[in-house]
Amino acid sequence: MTTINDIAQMANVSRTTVSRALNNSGYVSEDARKRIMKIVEETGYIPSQSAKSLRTKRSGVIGIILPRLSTETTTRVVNGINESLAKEGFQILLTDTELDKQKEIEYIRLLKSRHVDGIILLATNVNDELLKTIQEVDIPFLSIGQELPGVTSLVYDDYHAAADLTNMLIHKGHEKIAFIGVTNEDPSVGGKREQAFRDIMKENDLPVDENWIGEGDFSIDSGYEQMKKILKNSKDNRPTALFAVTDRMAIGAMEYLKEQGYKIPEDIAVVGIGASMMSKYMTPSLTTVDYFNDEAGRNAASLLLRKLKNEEIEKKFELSYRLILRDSV
Amino acid sequence: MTTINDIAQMANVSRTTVSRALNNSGYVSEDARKRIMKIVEETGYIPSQSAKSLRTKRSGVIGIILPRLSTETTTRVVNGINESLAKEGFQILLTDTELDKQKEIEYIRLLKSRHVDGIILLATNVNDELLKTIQEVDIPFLSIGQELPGVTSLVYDDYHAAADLTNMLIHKGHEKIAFIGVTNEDPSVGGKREQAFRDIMKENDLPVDENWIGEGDFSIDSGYEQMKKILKNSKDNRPTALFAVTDRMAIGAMEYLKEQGYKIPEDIAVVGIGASMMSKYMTPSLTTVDYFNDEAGRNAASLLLRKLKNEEIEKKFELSYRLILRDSV
DNA sequence: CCTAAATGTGTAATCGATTACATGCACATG
DNA sequence: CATGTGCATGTAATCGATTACACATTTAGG
Repeated sequence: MTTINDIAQMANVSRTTVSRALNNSGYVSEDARKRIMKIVEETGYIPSQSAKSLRTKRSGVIGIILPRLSTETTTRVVNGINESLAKEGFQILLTDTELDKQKEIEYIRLLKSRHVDGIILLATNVNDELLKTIQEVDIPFLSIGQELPGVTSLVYDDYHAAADLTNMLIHKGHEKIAFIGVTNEDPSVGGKREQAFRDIMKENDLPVDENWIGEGDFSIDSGYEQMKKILKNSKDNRPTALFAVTDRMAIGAMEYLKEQGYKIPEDIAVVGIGASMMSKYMTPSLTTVDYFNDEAGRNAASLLLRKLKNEEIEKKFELSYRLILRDSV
Repeated sequence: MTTINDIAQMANVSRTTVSRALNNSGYVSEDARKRIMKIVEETGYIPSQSAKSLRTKRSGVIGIILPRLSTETTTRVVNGINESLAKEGFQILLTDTELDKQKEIEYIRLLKSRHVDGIILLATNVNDELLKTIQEVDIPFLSIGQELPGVTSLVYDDYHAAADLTNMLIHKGHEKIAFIGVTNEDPSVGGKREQAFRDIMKENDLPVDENWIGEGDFSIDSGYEQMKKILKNSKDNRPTALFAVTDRMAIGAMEYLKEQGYKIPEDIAVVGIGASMMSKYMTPSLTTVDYFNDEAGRNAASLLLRKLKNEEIEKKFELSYRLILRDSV
């Protein structure tokens, strides 16, 4: 492999000069520069990033830690992040925790060992070991989707989004509303959305029958199963609407409802959260909330870049959202 | 930052011994090993990958070059790749060309500079400069989706998949079949699928009216627009079926058809390729071809890993597929 | 014409690991 | 008892860049 030394030799200069020419730093005569560039061109020389980053402590790489690589939400966020970063010449190092808390921590450390300049975490849970690790590695850090104490966080306004959806259902006349959530180890999706739902129901003096509550695991299948369970448990007092905290679970639930011959929204109205592609094209189209994930990703990346430049930035950013009313209610 | 030297000093050994302890290479006494590990634990020491990879020429990172980060197909492939790689302790460095041929080449070189151990390219086109660059960088290389001469390639059986779909439509009695393809700079999606379609039509002595042919750009919108164009151009001789080479374009086309009040499949049958999530949940559900993208990704990764171990492997692998018959035909 | 500043280039240390080679010791073997 | 072998550790070179510092030459200003 050609190295900077080879180039230096061929161009009859020291490697210092080659380095300066390539990085536009310091003084280099026009003559030397030309000679160097020509040889770089001819040889196809590519500088070693490992050597560079060993010396400079920078890599031009941002690490991303995802709970799942295969959901639309994460894809959109990653896409947004990449858009912002690529413009500035940064690359993305991807890791997927498969929802494993231990891996989350492991990957933070691994990314540090790889000298990433910053880390973006799509967090799904909050715990002390995680926070401690983030402190320890001492790398510009950013969390999307969960508020991590002491860490710059971009959070969706889960509470109000869920509250708006619930209110909307109530205004449409629904009084018996079923709910499919997720574990509240996930404070945002599991905690806040359910809290908002319960708060709004209470505000309107509407009872929440615990038979109408299900807990899924984000998957379409779990939506299907939980809907089945809810209907079984409420034979004599069927809910007239369902609030699923993710589109995928809403879709699974609709699948079951259709199978059983229920009409949506006449027999049961359904809402989700996420504004997935599918929500738009299925029949009936699904009422949902758009979290502008691409934009969240873009914002996250540019905030992180600002952090890298040592700009002081706030700790918490609340993202906007938008209700999308469609045919399922 | 703590380095191997700090650890060595604290443990009263040379850094050689620390290195050996950490990498389980050579002899290290139980006593020394324990002392070292304890200190590593306490200090939270993380070895620098830059230094390591500068010395060893390996990074434990595989570069991936995608045409788009945001489609289901690529996501599924990446997911599969990651599954295989993560097991072996490799990470993924992601780049997105946004369908720009020049970036494809740029990123290959960039990935080399980052000392990736191998590169997986989801190619969308084949050209000499690309092939030349791949030769030049001399890194274990693998292509998915296009056959690149001289490069280990995993290819979908586009020809037969498209032929099967066309035959199926013909057996259902369709004789006037419209077609929405993409540019044939993409030899697989653009070239082979259209070729198969035309071949099968010819075999069955069925005419292909050029008014029934559209060219989209993979997007849902383009499917919508091309369908509109086709119907406008064939007022007096409307096709009874549509073959779109991707699910997304099929979905766009269905969107337009529904808007215009056509019944699917009664008035016009529609098929796509890709087995997207959406194809399953929309109404009517879309007949399509499943390319098992996850598996393709997994296979690609494990083939690449075998290459890294210097195993000799074949140049071309043809992937299997499966027709999924649904309600849209 | 003298001095200070600007320009151009090189020397050598440095980043943090790995690893070939050398050394020392304990023990078994013939 | 001489010697070969396994174990444990250390010394120092090396990977390929960047950069502080020194030095030489040119240019500008008074």
